[in-house]
Amino acid sequence: MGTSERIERERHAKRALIMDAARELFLERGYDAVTLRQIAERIEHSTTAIYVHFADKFDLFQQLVHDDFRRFDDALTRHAGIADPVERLQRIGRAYVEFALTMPRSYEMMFMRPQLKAEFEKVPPTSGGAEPGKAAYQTLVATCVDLVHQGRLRPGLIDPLAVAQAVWSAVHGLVTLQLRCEHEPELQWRSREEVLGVLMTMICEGILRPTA
Amino acid sequence: MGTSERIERERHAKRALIMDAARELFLERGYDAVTLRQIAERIEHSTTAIYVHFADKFDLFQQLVHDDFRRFDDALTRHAGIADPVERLQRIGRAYVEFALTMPRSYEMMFMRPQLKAEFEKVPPTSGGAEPGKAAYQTLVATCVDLVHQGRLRPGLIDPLAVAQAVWSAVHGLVTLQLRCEHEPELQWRSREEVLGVLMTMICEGILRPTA
DNA sequence: CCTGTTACGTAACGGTGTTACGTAACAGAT
DNA sequence: ATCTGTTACGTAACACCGTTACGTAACAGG
Repeated sequence: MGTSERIERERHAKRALIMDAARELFLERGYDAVTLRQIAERIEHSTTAIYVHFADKFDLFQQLVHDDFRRFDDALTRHAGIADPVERLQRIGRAYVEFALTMPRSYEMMFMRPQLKAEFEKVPPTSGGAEPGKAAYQTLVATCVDLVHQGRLRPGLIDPLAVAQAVWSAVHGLVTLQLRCEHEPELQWRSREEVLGVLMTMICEGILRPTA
Repeated sequence: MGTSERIERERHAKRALIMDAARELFLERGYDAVTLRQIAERIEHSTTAIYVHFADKFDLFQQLVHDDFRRFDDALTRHAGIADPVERLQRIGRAYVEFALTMPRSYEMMFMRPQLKAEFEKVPPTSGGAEPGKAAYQTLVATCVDLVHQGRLRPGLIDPLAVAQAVWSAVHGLVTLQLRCEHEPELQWRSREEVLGVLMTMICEGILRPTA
């Protein structure tokens, strides 16, 4: 009989119910400002119900971040098939920025938290085993490997990992500062397109061997 | 009689006592993990004593960050006198990275917090009026203005502010990712010198007009 | 019908930031 | 010398937080 499957389905549905409410609140107010009682009230349960499905508040939060990382992976690995590594790098970079700026609170959750301490218990949610975010990183690294192998980089740049990490740094810095500064009038922060344009120029002219 | 001055001096001393204890604890454990009762106990007072000198926990924290910003300003404006804007930019960049990596928790407090909401009440601590961090930013902007005026940048780069913001983004991204990733074995993060070297190459080759 | 498990509500615990209130110290005025 | 207003600060409380001990009702499997 399919009753155990139904139970499993209901359990999963309730878990999703909690996560949806939690996501909405976390995105709207940030981690610290959200209360388990708020989440519970929104779904008309007691806080105890949350503890049935999650170990604690941080665990619940982590599951949400985990999902965001999967979407993030999807958004970047989508361009992994582009043959020309230069164009691929540019596409990945722009996809990265677009993801971060269209889902800013998700990006904050993922990359702008004070150090997340231990997080080795992430195997259960994804059966695949590969942890989230890794695929996006591998796509970037692979692109830099191609750039090196095809001799597209300036003579001094021979370590694909160092190049990948420098590029990632630049793009990550762009979005984090953009999110924090774009509405501070005293800084006269330039538009997303302007700063991104300069940064992309900087990255490409900076690491690519001149072709002329 | 100098008694009112003595009172002022004592008041300032007690304020400093609180801030020293708080700084130590915040740097050691981070904002959320520190308790007003812990701070109070360390200096053998009750929590009420803290409220005599600071509006609330966040205000106390903010004063500390404010001081860090002054040191930050000092560290960067020190190189403002260098004549050659290219060398000046490099020195500023390296000073930025050194500050961030030698005082990582301070840097976290300053630039890696989830949005700090309203912070318009900062006039009292500094009599000067100019808010902290502004001097460092102005130094960077002025350097980019010089680069543009001296025709040292690539043809497309004509907006000094956009260039300054892109450069800041790159360096900020470097230190934040470095702080978060350098001890994650799976990423195979490269050493500070390696990634910084690639990034500095990227910045200089990326924005400077080729001299050959 | 029994029995073990599971989901979940009630009520509590210890700890948090914050504050109402009382008090003791004390500078300045009378 | 006494009064008075202000200031610093301790005590004890408040409301709220994450978390948990405990009870219970539902219910699948035997």
